[in-house]
Amino acid sequence: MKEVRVRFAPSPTGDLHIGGVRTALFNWLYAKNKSGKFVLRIEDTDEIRSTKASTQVILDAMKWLELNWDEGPGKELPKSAPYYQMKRKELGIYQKYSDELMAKGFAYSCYCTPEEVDEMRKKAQANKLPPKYDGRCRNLTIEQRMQKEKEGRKPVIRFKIHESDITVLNDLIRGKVEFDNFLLDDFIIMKASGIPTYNFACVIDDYLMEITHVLRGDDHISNTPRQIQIYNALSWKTPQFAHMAMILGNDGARLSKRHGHTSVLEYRKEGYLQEALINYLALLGWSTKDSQQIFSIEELIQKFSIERCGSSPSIFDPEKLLWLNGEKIRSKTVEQIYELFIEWLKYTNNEKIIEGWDKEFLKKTIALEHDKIKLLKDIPLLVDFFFVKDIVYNGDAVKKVLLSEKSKDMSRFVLSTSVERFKNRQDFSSDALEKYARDLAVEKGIKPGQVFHPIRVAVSGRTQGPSLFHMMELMGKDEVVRRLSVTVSKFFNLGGKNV
RNA sequence: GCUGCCAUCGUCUAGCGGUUCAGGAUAUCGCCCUCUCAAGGCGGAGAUCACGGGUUCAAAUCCCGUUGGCAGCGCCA
Repeated sequence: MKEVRVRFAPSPTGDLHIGGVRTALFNWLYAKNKSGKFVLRIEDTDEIRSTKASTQVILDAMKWLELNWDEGPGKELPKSAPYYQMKRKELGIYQKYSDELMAKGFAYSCYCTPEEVDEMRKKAQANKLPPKYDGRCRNLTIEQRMQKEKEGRKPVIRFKIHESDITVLNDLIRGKVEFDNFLLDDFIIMKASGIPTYNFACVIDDYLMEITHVLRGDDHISNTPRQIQIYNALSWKTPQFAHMAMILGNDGARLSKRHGHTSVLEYRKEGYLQEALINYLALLGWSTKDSQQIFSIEELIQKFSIERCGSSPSIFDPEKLLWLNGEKIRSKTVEQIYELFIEWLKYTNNEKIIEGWDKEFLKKTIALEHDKIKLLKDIPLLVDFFFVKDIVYNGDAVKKVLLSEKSKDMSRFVLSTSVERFKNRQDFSSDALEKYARDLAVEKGIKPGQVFHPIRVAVSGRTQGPSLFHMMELMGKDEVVRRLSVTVSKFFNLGGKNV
């Protein structure tokens, strides 16, 4: 059996967005599943919008996502390199096939200006006909051509479309789709600049790179009949096509800025894990029989198949992605999370956040907050109070737990008593501390919570946080006593006044 | 306007003629656990399977039409 070869062919005209990643992912999964090859090809034939920066972003994003390509930029194989279309253009690759089509009578020079073509389309549309180029340059005589050239017109090359019959596409996802050739017009394959257009370059390269399966978004489905006609004209066998349904925003419109992040790298900045994004995207447009939700990358590779790709569009749901990210983080060891966190700090230039923080201590605090972490960027927010000298007291927490009429006397008592009793304590283990707190409650005839809560606020400045006694054990006796004393003097001992 | 694609809980989806008064996930609500917040466990609500016709003993599942959404119709990709 022939080796499966698939490709991801982005154009470097902007950031790599969610839809693009999904296309790349499905191709990659398919290649891996079939032990085939995944090719990355940069379609930079848009001379105005293509940028180097954008190419770099795509490469970086692919690397971050670990969607590694077998062939592509940095992994050139003599047979199909180079992988940038503009470089291929330099080599005359497209020109060669354009000439061949011309020689065979499948293409011709067209001297019409964009304005003239626009005019034709408008006219056609006004008559409720499909907006097409009318083919007026199809049969120009040599003299007519010379005349046009003399006028200074630079020709484009148009492909002579088969106007009768239908073109049949046997799509792996959608089944048989038929297109009426009458609706197609003689489209441009080579621009006046000598640069090939998408529909042409794409076919030439897919053929030359021996792509066996073209898996792409269904926004390309109407391009397919044109491409099929080129394959036929060149007597080439077409690859298998599979058009996946698109990913839309929550209002059903095409995914754009107003639906949240548009670039994948934004998700990286937020602290999403590569595997969470991959897992989530795999769920959009593909499913298993048992509707499994959580997959490891390995599992995805093993279970992926084109047959189980759906044909209806899906809406991107940031909430589910967030859940999945938390799920992935929970499944990691503290050591792994720590590594990921450090990586994230570097990537976002936030290393100063943990300046002076003890690494091992940081890991222990992460362990305490492990199942609360949804994004890597949450980590500092969750554990920073362990590291600062002067903790920030949350206003509501102070008001409610320390200073409310109902609780202030008891809080003052609990805190000042604890300062004294802790000073001479030997055993500062969480179990012992919990016993201490419960005993104190019994001693005073109050509820355990009336002891726990003020201590929590005094030691962390907040009402929410890790398990209290584990947190105190980790801080250690000296620091707990210090924080307790600071709190007492700050809120209860200022000239006898409650601030 | 023309053409194509699509149509099951808010969202992602299972379902490929009967075993489904439609299953899972997320979100939401409630209960339990509990020192707080999470996590976890349990449970609830949530889908006249877009609508209308057929086919069939039997349809979410097959066919046709309607409506709606999306996409394409560039010297963009």
